[in-house]
Amino acid sequence: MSKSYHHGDLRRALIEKTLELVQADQVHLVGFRELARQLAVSRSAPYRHFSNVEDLLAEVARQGFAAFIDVLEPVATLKGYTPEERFLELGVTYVHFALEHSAHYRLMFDCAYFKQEDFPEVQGLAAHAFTLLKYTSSACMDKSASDRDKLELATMAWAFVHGLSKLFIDGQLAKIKNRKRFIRSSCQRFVRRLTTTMKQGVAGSD
Amino acid sequence: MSKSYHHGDLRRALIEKTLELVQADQVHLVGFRELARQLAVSRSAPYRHFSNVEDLLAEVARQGFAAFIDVLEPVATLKGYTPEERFLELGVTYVHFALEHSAHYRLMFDCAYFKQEDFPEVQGLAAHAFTLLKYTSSACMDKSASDRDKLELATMAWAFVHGLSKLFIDGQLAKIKNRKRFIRSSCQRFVRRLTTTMKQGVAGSD
DNA sequence: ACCCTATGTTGCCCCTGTCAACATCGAGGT
DNA sequence: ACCTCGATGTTGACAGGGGCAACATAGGGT
Repeated sequence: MSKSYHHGDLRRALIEKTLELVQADQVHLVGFRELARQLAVSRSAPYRHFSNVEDLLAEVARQGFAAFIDVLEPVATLKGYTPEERFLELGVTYVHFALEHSAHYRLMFDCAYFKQEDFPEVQGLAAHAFTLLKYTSSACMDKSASDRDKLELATMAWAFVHGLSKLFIDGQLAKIKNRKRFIRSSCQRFVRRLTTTMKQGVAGSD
Repeated sequence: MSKSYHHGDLRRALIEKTLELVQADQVHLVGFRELARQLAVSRSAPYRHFSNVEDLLAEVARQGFAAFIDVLEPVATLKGYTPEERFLELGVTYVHFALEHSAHYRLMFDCAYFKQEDFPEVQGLAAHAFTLLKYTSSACMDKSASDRDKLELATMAWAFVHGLSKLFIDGQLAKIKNRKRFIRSSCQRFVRRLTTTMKQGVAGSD
């Protein structure tokens, strides 16, 4: 009884420990044997819950996407904002999330950890996150805009925020001092320039 | 004599084999023992040339950056083009390189394989690649533009092409059929919109 | 009370990384 | 021509992880 033979909630515990390690940027030492040790459980107990480490990482990534969507969705549907303002806030929120959960974000998007194509549920969530972007960016366009143009703008926006996130996370933008300021400023520029339709000319200066 | 005891050019051979594996998207099975087997050499021979696998991968990444710069530099200095045209071509060339050498590009930028901060030479080459972008994008701006604005545009451009590359490489943009067309089209939009100064208004429709 | 299944444990094997001790080769000095 | 030394390659040994199979235990449903 002292130590119950069965852990009771090993699956959840595995995920939590993995998340801890991910957040501490220690993904490299996520392994069944190591996790088992840290959870005071025998080395092959984890196999009862995940067929391999990739599965475990994919599950953690899945939860990351879920949290990501939970953060983005409210912003994508903010009331009392112009479409451009919503688009801007969505972009800023996107990059902030990526930086605040940088290791998790890496896990979600870097194919080095697990093959997304083997985890349709993860793919589905990723696709859902993209639809938020597409929905929000399309609202900034003329009704006459073609689907192709809508897809192009949404994809450009995704590429931009994703690229900005990755460059920050991977340390390529160490020179930039005030990240939040830079993020807002560049997203603003992106939104203002890219959503302005041809006829209008381009607005303001700041 | 039959088999010379010494390989003769093991270092180069290791790099080449690694490159082969990288290009075949088999980075995961780059290991000294495996490489040694494939090169018909004993398992710890590689240690005479690289202190560990990370060093080897960093070297391959370094060569990747060198090749990258070799491709970008001529485009950044193309004669007979407007600054905007050069900027566009540089962006298109960037993404094309990334897609044509996708595994290599991943190796170069994903910190999962080696820690770039431990390899100053690699960092230097990465920085050089960025200066090409900054040089080319700045040429599209008013002389009155501040350094901060120049840095911002260059960084936005980098984020955009990097993000676009990563999304393609990691399979997030599988829906897009004609990649080359999409790349040129979106880079064109990016350049035209982002480099147009306020006073000019925005040009053409195409 | 019994059994069945989910869960955890242990033993075993093969893989990799890494070091230390030893072997071989080639180049330079004599 | 010969010797020596450093560079390179080899072998043995150990630690550690992934993964499977056989066994152990607990707890719930009959």
